Amino acid sequence: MNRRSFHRAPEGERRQELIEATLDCISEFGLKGATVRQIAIRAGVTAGLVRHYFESKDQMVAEAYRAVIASLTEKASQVEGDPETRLRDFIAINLTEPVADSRSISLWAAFISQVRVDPVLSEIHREGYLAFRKTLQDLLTDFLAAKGKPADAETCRAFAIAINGLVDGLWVEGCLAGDLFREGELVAIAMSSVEALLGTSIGTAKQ
Amino acid sequence: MNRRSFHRAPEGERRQELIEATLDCISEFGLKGATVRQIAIRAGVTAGLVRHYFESKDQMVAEAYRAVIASLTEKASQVEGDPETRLRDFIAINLTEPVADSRSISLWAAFISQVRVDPVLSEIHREGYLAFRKTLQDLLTDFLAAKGKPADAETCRAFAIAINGLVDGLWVEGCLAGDLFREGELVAIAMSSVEALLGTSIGTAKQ
DNA sequence: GCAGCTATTATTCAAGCGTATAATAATGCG
DNA sequence: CGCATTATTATACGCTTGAATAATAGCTGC
Repeated sequence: MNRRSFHRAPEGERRQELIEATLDCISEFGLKGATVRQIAIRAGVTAGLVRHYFESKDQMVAEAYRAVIASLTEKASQVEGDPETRLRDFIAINLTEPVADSRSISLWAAFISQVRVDPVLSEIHREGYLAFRKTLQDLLTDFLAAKGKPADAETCRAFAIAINGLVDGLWVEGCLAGDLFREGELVAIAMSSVEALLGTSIGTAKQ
Repeated sequence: MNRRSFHRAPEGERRQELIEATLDCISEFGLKGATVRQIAIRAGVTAGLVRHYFESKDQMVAEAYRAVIASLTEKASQVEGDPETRLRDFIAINLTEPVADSRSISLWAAFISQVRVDPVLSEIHREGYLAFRKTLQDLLTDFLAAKGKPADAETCRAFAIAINGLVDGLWVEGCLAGDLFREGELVAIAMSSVEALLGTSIGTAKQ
């Protein structure tokens, strides 16, 4: 009765693999299909190892949620260039892969459905949401100022709420039924909608 | 060892109670917390009864999802009056209770997270989404025509996608963090955003 | 190249899951 | 009223779950 051979993963790596495997399982099988055993199989280890890296399965799932939020907000906050370019890129990034795909929304929805149940996840969500909206609001403040438009806090807040809603809503539509839209259609609709909302060109006419 | 007394529910009623109890449990405990036993307790019956009304738990859950979709779309499609009023009501209804509350989004998210996993739920979702967007697109067609604006199919399609995104996105924001907004703020933002998008007043100036 | 440390495997456990079955209480009908 | 029907309860079954434990394989420092 020989024991399986294995190798010891370097510092922190196994932990990351387990989190990634957790997300894979949640997106493929749903939260209730993401069992400790299934996750372990996906990560190529045995189930017992989970408890060596995490206090409980719930804690691992919470950390996995942090990773999702991070990946959804991270890319959008790395935009560079002048305010107009940054605004355009912000919109485009959020409505094209890899941010906009069915895996992302499966994960997002799975966690959102638990926000009411689990206060820990609720807190993680709120932080992520506020950070995302702040990024957008700062971006809009810069943009409006550059265009010589009123950019007071209250105005920018309202625009940020509206555009955040618009982008999120289109993101959901695209993730869930991308095949119902033509290539680039959602991004184009988002761009012209934002122009209408702000009453300003954002430089998409040339395309 | 006496058996519990009970009463026989009238035609179809118990079935409805079980579906309602299923939704209660999903919104409160999440999909994996909505066990047959928990649902039965909520409905005030014993677990075995579930299989008397449904072929399986999965089938009961699928029917519960149909009920959610119906309640989300039903109210919004019952708007009446002239096109302008109907558009305004459509927006307001979707962004105020009972459509916009934390229970609704918990349910919506729980099912959305399963769309990738379960083809049955996927089909139910797609039907619901298309019906909802069609309602909105028809409404916009009427509205634009009444305003003497171009109302060709392609234009209305794009507007319907954008406004659907906007309303859905604001709905999500409001459901998840209603306390971050002032009373009526989301509706007000939605109204002025739609006016900006369509380039037309929708009669909210008087407020 | 071996001794000690610990990351990993293997096994076990009680609890909870969805479902199946049999007994029984409530109802409707003659 | 008494009997047939069936909605409902009660109990049991096999399986999966997250977690606890003990054994061990792979590294690291000496």
